[in-house]
Amino acid sequence: MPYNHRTVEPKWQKAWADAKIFKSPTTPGDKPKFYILDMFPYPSAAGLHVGHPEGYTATDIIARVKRMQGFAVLHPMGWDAFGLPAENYAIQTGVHPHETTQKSIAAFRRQIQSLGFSYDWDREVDTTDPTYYKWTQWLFLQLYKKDLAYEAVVPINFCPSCKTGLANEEVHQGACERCGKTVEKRDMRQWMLKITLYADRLREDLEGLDWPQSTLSMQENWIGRSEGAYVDFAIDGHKETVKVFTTRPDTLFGATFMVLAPEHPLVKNICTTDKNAEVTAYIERARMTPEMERTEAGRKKTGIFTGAYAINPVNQENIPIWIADYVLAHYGTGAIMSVPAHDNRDHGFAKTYDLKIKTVVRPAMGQAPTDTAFEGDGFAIDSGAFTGLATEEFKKQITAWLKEKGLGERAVTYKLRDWVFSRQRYWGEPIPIVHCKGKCAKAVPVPEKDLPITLPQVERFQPTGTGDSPLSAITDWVKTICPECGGAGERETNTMPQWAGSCWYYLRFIDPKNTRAAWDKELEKAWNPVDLYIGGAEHAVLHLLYARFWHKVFYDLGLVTHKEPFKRLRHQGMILAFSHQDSKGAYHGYDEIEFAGETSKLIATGEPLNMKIEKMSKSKKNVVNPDEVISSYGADAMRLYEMFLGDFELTKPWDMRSIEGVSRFLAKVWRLLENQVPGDAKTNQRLRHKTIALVSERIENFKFNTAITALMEFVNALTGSQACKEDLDILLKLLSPFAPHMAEEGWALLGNQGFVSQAAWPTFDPALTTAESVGIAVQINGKLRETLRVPSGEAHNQVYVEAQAKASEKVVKYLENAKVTKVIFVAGRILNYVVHTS
RNA sequence: GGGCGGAUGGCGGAAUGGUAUACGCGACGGACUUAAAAUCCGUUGGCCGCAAGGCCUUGAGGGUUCAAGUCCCUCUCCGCCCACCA
Repeated sequence: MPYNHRTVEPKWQKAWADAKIFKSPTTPGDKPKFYILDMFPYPSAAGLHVGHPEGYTATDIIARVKRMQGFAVLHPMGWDAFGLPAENYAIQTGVHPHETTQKSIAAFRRQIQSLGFSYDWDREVDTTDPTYYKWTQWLFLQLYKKDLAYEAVVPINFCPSCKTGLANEEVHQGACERCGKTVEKRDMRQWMLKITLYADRLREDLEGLDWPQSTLSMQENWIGRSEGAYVDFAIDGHKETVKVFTTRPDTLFGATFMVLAPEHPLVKNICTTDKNAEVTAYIERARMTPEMERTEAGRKKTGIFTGAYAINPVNQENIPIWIADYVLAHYGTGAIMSVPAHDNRDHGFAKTYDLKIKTVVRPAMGQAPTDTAFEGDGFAIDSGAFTGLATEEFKKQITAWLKEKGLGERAVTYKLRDWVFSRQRYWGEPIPIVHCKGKCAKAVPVPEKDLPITLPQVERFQPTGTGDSPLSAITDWVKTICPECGGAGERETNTMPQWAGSCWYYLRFIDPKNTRAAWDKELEKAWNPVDLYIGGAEHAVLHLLYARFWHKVFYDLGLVTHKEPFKRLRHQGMILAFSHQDSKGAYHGYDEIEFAGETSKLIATGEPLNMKIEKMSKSKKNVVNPDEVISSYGADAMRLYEMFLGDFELTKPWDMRSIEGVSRFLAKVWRLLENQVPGDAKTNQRLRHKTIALVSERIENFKFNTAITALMEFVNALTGSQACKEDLDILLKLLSPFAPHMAEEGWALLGNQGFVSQAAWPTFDPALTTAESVGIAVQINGKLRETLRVPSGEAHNQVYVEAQAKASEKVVKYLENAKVTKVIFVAGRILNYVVHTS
């Protein structure tokens, strides 16, 4: 009977759902627990992308194996559903984001379920559901009460044409994504979270996490701790001093000018009258220049002299004070001492404006370059009493000296800045704050009993035109009473960023229905932390940093028992697409060139095959919809194919030409099951044990592609021999995490009871994982000359192997007339004669 | 500019410093078939050779080693992330 995935797959999906075999227990009980989590998706209207099933298949494979190995597995799925696309769609069409979102969720859920993943759907969460965001708001209030949330006026992206605030994602190369007009910075009141208070802990606790090295270093760079010193410079003729931050206090003697950020508060005071007009114009220009452009590397540096001079505290030299937009107001102190001889940015600036360059460090070895700055460590020259000191020692001594003289002190700065936590948007969690207009006249948190503050129903989602949130136009909703004094109050109209919901969803999954608390403390203790977290590398910094920050706050509040939320993290490699660009520049997606026949047609027309591998995007017509693949090949083939593409953690192209391979493999498995002839349990015993070992180990190490390879080799061998029942049972167990539907169908076909998904994962005997005989390579001077077949038992016996080698004509040929100077024997692998021919 | 990763047959890709090219795709030849599909068997990195066999080959060039796709140095190209961070 031919295997029909169209009927078999839905049948087993229903059977699993009816029997609730993937439902996680409330607590792990006496089983070891395993919490395996996918980064939950934003349910976009476009539906699933092939990148989604890649990660989900991987976690599903591991979840299924762990379950079969006797773990209590928590494997949930949910929706990170607040976000810009639904809101923008609402602005264009008037369809409420809630409607769009629910539709997208339904579509995503259907697609995900059609792949047969073993999620516990009873734990599904949706960040836009008031029963969920009630607790997002509650958690915000905990941060607020801990004094970690505050209001501040900060610049936001503002489009003067659309008259609306823009998210960073909506600004492309300094221009508004929608109208193309240049985006300005505009100061607005924002809610901020004090993530900087946790900078050190966020950095230090990276140690001990089983995360990819690249992610750890990205987080570390993002936090950007640098050690150095603050130094105060007096200003000639003024009472004020300018504080600068430097990581190289040892180059103070080489500071020949100073640069302030255009936004620096002292600029207006110190600027001499003759320079006033010029300076004001420069500042204005800098304000109008979008940050994107301003911070573009390699851009020609611009600046202007203020007319004022600072006094270098180490040698009392007067150095000119300049203003330049390459100095950023928000990093360090917004002012730098410039050492053009030892900093390349300063060097470029000094060259442009013909400023003095003074060398104060010589390299320990070799010559310093003359056309650029020498930024390395070395020994001090021309530095007064400090001359001759090595850079590190100099730093210590000068810092102590500065402290002693009251001119400065050791300092640590971070690139990490406080987190701007408010958005001028409708489709987000309302920030649960009332601005009292009565007696209290301050921001007052909404009492917990009044949560959630739900989003009001509105007809229009248009921005207000002032940059305020659309919520501010809904007077009925805004006007309220102050929870503290009962006087007039106005609700906060800003909403939270999309990150808010994803900062704690992994905690909600352990207790998703709780109406009295965000989660139960006992359950938290039982299930946390997440044992394995899988998702795209695009979240390497922001989401993972924000979630860690909230988690640490929860830890301080006694809400969680572990310092870190995600014990082990892996990123899936991005799936790229083949595109072909023809001579006219038009793109042809994979659907036009997917199969070899089509490719040949293109070759036949003489059209050059300009194949490119690049990110999938609608405009390049190379986006692949999983539905089509599932309908023609089935969910099992789709899952297998996703895993067979290449290394899970590396970038790889989606090449539909080879899905035929995994599809044929499944057909072969089915034929094998149907045509079983009773065989001897001994025949394939060693291969059976070896395959169990290989598949188990490769899954554990995320080498899904080669785990499938091992299964293919097993099937090829079984097809060519007489497979016994045990061979087939084990094959189905090993196959079941990858192709669960066929595995269940086959399990039933062989007359087994229950679900293969609930069978015990097979174990192996290490002694039986090697073949009866092994090949030993015999090399002469590293070159392969002969391969010996020796029994496994003798493969470690050098005397035996050498005797065999010397019995081989091929080897003898190379050994006669040669003097063996060295024999290298690697047990079970290599015998290498190093010879000297006279 | 910085960080991280990658480059292996016609294609996707395998290879704890130890037999490079496993597995799959494609191609070629054959079997089965009236025929096709499906399936099965065989061949398939390059060069020389009737053959036995030999030589070469993991982006380029050097090095370490008995032995290098793998380690080290220099360079080229590609991808991702960050980017004037003092």
